[in-house]
Parts: sequence; structure tokens; C-alpha cells
Amino acid sequence: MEDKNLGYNPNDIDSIYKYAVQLENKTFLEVLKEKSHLNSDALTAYANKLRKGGLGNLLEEVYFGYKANSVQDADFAEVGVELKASPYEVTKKGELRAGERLVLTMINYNGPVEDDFYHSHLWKKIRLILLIYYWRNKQLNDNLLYKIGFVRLFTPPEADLEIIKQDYDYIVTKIKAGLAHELSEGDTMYLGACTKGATAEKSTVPQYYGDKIPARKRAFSFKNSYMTYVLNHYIAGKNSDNSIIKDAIQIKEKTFEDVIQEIVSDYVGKTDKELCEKFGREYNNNKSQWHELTCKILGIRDEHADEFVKANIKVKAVRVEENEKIVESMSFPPFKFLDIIKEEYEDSTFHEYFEETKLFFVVWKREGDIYRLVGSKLWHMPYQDLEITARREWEEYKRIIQYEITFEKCIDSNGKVSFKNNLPNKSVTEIIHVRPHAQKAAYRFNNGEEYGNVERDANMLPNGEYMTTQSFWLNNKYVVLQIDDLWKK
DNA sequence: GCATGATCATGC
DNA sequence: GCATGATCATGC
Repeated sequence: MEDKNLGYNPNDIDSIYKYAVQLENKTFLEVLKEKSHLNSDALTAYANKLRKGGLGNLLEEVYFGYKANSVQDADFAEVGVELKASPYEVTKKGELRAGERLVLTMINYNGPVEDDFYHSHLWKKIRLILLIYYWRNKQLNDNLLYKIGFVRLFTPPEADLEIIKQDYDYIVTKIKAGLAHELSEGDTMYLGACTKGATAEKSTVPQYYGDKIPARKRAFSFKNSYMTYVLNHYIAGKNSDNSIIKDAIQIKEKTFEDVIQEIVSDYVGKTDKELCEKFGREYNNNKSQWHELTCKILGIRDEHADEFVKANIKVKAVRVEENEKIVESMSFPPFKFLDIIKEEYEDSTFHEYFEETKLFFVVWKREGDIYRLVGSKLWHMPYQDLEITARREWEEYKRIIQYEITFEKCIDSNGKVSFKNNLPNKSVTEIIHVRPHAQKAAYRFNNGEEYGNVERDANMLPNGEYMTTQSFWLNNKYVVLQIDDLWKK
């Protein structure tokens, strides 16, 4: 029965949904005006109080008429519906992107964890979610003007749920082994253990298991990549049908990693030439050949397989030479100098990338003129590498970019000009180095000298000069160490 | 043969 | 025309 004061029946899913869906296309300000009896001053004061997460609380208190709480039951406990308000953004290409990971419930460090997924607090929070997605349009300077774009009842589809269960088991196993301090979002596919609390110092507590080593407080969350997929495909109705798992049955007994490795293993031992013939692709050794063969082996149109998008997995075809070396290092998206100097490592774009991204290495080994497929591996940067070595190297690059970058002008035998900088060379680092990553070299110096297309290919340093845009690269020697067990055994 | 600065290729 | 992933070319 409908509650006259609330406007809906909190014990009836249909009623909750019908009431909620009326939020679509309204701004938060419109909701406030409609539902509260505040005068305009009080409204302004309320708006000023909004903190992060405040927009969700606003809906809970003002629109649904209950106090926001942090109880580990679902918000509409009688019917097991959990309300989640979350932002999305619209990319330049017009695609939707989740603005945040969807935080579900805290991981308990004060007592035992729940082994059984279907009897866990987490399950109560995700079996039926009332998703309220609002457009975080950064061009608006008042977040009350954000508009609610989508209201949906959501539960992960069966094939997703199998992977989420595997993720849950992985996280729980690690916690029970007393290794909560080594948890990383990159460990898992769709369900992550994200950190909670502003800083590591304030939010590190002893864990319950093992030697009670202090660990960052963490919460179960759906990863940003998963929610971005949910938004585009389950909510906005974009079609894709580019999945590797064709039926949830495939993933019941095996992990996703096992599934993709088994697919690849059917082709191990075949050469690139044989595979080109088998898949009807011209054998021409061009840049994309081994990458394209990988997609054909996996039975996907391109690297944006549904599972890869959801779990933020990037396909990397790696060719190993006869001397067991990789010719090239591996590039990653470029960065801006003025961005990196503002970042702390822990919240940096670099750290976020390697914490949230997995690489699927598909490895080929050279034999004369051809490359033979030797195997594959789903990889993410190991905890120690990301938190210690890469941190040290990143901070050194940041320091030099910030305080003491210098250039030396070089002219080669053809009279071509280049500039040598004093950033550490790859020979002195273990994991990463910094290299140019642009269409052409471009510089502008404070003495007025200028080279190339500065607007397109360079960006500004703290001292006002411009250097060719750079990116982080994984050292080729480091990459070899991650995969050499595939042929050494 | 390696290190490094520079550049290419493809998809959207 | 850009974002992204991948490779080239020179000097030592």
C-alpha cells in the first residue's frame, strides 16, 4: 500500500520503481523545489552543505524520505532493493562513462569475512540495485543543476555474476590469508576492493587475520570499467555482441583467465603464417598483424571484447626475438607535464592506470622469418612493483620535470635537429621510462626558439617552455621478465 | 646490438 | 584530426 507521506510503498518493488523513474530528466534543484518546503535561503544553505556523495543523500532524504545510513542492509530492506545514485560523463565521442566506481559495502577487518557469497552483506547490496545515474556535466558550475539521466533496476546478468563470484572468492581468500595489505583493484575482473579514506595514514588499520599487519581500509565496488559497460550496454541499450564467453555455463567451473588461456592454447605452436592462412588474413607482417590474429583466435571483432571492456583488459601482442629479447618497449597514453607535477603518486593517472588495468599478453617467438605462438598470460603489475619500484621511478621523473629539466641541441649527419633531455634513460630504471609520444617532435624555448607543431605535439613545462609530449613506457627487459615462463617453463 | 629521440598506422 | 598502439632510424 502506498504511504501517503512518502508517495510510494517501500515494501513493493514496482511502487518504488514507478516512483523513482519520475526522477528521469529532472535536475536536483527541481527535485528539491518539488519535495522540500525550504525557502530559497535554506535551499542555498542545503546546497552548500553538499559534499561528495551528497547528491545521493539528497535523493534519499528529500525524495525517498528516509535517512541515509551506513547499515550493511539494503536501503529498502523489506524488498532487498539498494539505492545507488552515481554520476556519468559523456565523452567527446558521445559515449557514456561512469564517473566513479560504484562503492557497494565496506570490507570488514574487525571480524571474520563471509565465505558464502549468497549469504554475504555484499549480495544483499547487489541482488537488486536501483541505479540512479545523473550527468555530471562539468560545464555547469552548480551540481544541483545536474540532470538525472537514467533510473533503472539493475542486477548483474548471470555470466557477469559468475565472474563477480570469482572476484569475491579471490578477495576473501586473500583477506583470510592475512594479505589484505596486498589487495589491489587489478587483482580482479569486475568486483574490486577499492581503498576508502582520504589518505593512507588515516585509513590504515590492523587486519583481523594472520599477523594483523595494518592494511588500507577497503570496500567492495564495481569497477569503473564495469559500470561504464553497464551504462552503455545494459542501460543506454548499445548493442555490441563482441563477447568471448558465449554462455554462462562456460564460466561456472573455470576462471575467466582459464577460459581465454584455453582458447589460445588450441593455437599454441602455430606460426603467424599458418594462422593468417587459417583466418584468411593477408600475411604481410604489418604493425597490426599479431594483434589482429589474437582477436581472430579469441573470436572477437576487435580488442574491445565485452569482457575486456568490463574488466579493463588491454590486449598486447608481444614478439620475442631469438635472443629472448623484445625489440621495443611498450607505450602507454601520453601525459601532460603540468598535470603530473600536481599529482601525488598514490592518486596519479599512472598509478590508477596500472592499478585498474590488466594486460593480456599473447606471446609470439621468432624462428627465422616467422613468429610462433607460445602462449598467453593475463597480467597486472605486481603489488611490490607498483607500490615501490615504479613509485620511486615515477617520482624521480616527476621531480626532474618539475624542477630541473634541461635540453641539449643535437644535429645529425643529415642536418636534422633533435633535443636531448636529462630525464633518466631506460638503462638506469627497472620498470618504466619516459619517452616522446607525439606525431612529430616539437619544442618552444624561453629564448624564442621554436621547432615543429607546438600546439599539436608539445605541452608546457613548469618553466613555461614546451617539450614534445611524452608518455611512460614499460621497459622491454621488464616485460620479458613478466612472460619468460611461457617458453622457459 | 642497444639506447634513445622520433615517427608511423589504424580506427573512429 | 585525435587517441592509441606500435615501430623506425641514428649514433655509439
